[in-house]
Amino acid sequence: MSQYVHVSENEGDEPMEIPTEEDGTLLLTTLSAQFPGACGLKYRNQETGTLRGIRLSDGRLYPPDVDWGRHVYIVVFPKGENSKENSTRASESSLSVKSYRRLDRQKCSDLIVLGLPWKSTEEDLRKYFQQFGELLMVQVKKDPKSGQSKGFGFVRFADYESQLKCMAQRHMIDGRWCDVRIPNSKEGAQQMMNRKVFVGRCTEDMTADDLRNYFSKYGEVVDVFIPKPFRAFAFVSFADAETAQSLCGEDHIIKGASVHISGAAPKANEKFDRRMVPNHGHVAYQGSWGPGRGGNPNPANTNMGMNASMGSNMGIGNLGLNALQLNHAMLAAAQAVLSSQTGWGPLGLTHQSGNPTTNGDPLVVATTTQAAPHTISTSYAPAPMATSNGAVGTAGGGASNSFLGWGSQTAEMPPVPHTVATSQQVPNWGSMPAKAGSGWN
DNA sequence: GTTGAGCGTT
Repeated sequence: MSQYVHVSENEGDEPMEIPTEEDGTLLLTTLSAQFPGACGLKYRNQETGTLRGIRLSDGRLYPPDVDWGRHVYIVVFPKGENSKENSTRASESSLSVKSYRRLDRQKCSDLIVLGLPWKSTEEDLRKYFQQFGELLMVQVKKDPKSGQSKGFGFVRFADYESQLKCMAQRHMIDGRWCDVRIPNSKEGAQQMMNRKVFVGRCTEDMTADDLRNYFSKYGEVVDVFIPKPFRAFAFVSFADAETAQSLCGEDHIIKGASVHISGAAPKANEKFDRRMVPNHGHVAYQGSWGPGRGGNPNPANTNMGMNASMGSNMGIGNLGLNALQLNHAMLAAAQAVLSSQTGWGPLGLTHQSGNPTTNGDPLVVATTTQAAPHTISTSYAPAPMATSNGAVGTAGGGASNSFLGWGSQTAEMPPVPHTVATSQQVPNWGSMPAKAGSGWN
């Protein structure tokens, strides 16, 4: 029952015949054996003239009809990874050059390989993973006594492109499906490499297109989100974190208005919260450099363990510390962690050196001298961004009642045991809701 | 000598 499917890397290229399985499906691994890095298939639908994607489930590609027919299928690569076209595109467009270079400069991190067969050796892994690119390291974790594999290992590629390709798919290794992920130990760094920025002091006449056009000169913009109704801020997501980080702390003039750019805070996320602010999983954003006027209702970067660990001693809250400096420090720290050069250093968790209180949490220092810009009856921070990671421009954010929509609060509120009177002092920006989510938008 | 979600003796 197995048949051959005609596949080419680009439309119009000479097709190659790829064998299907007995059940008529095509294994992604079979495909990627011939087209390394492939993550899917598409073909041009002759009736409509449009491209049609092929269903992929559990590493199997399914025929579009009863069988694969006589279409010539085109290999799909992870976004921006079509190797042949990259060179031409890169020379044609300065934008591509920019993002391609940046992609190149991104550092690799170790990747954990989960689900390895007990019998797989490091040589097996190397043989398999070298299809994605040059390998700098391969490890299979073993019990030191027995030498028996623990069923997982680590790999590290030389090039970030290889890493992206590798992570874009599952892997059949010695008869088992394996997953390749960024290790948990690197998660913090990943999160700090946020690609989204918060744009404050927006005016109502700024459209998503305006923002996209404006920010495109700094790097590829992949998303713009403007909450509706108007709330005087927006989120802009770049293709790479470095661009986003480089803009943080800056003021820019857009349509005659001065906007302020800062790092976008993550959606409240237990994993992140516990990791970064050991406070029983409750978030206690204290708005240390909470916005004066026109500031940031989304307390980005204020809780990277900094206020908890250093706030009171260093007076961060009142120094008006330039966000740019902070972000450079964070960027450095994030990259250091990603490349295994160091641990968290001074940004680290604070259990050793913090100010333990009766329940062992570090004291979260509230900056109470900030004037509350507006007095709104609702106490807790609304998290303007907890609504949607929505589509460009006009995703209907979950805005709602209250002034500028910041008064609403849907998630359950954490007790925030050691936060000093913030609900009164900083009524709207003092904390974030504990809303389950996938982390950064 | 077994096992099948996870997270790295250096």
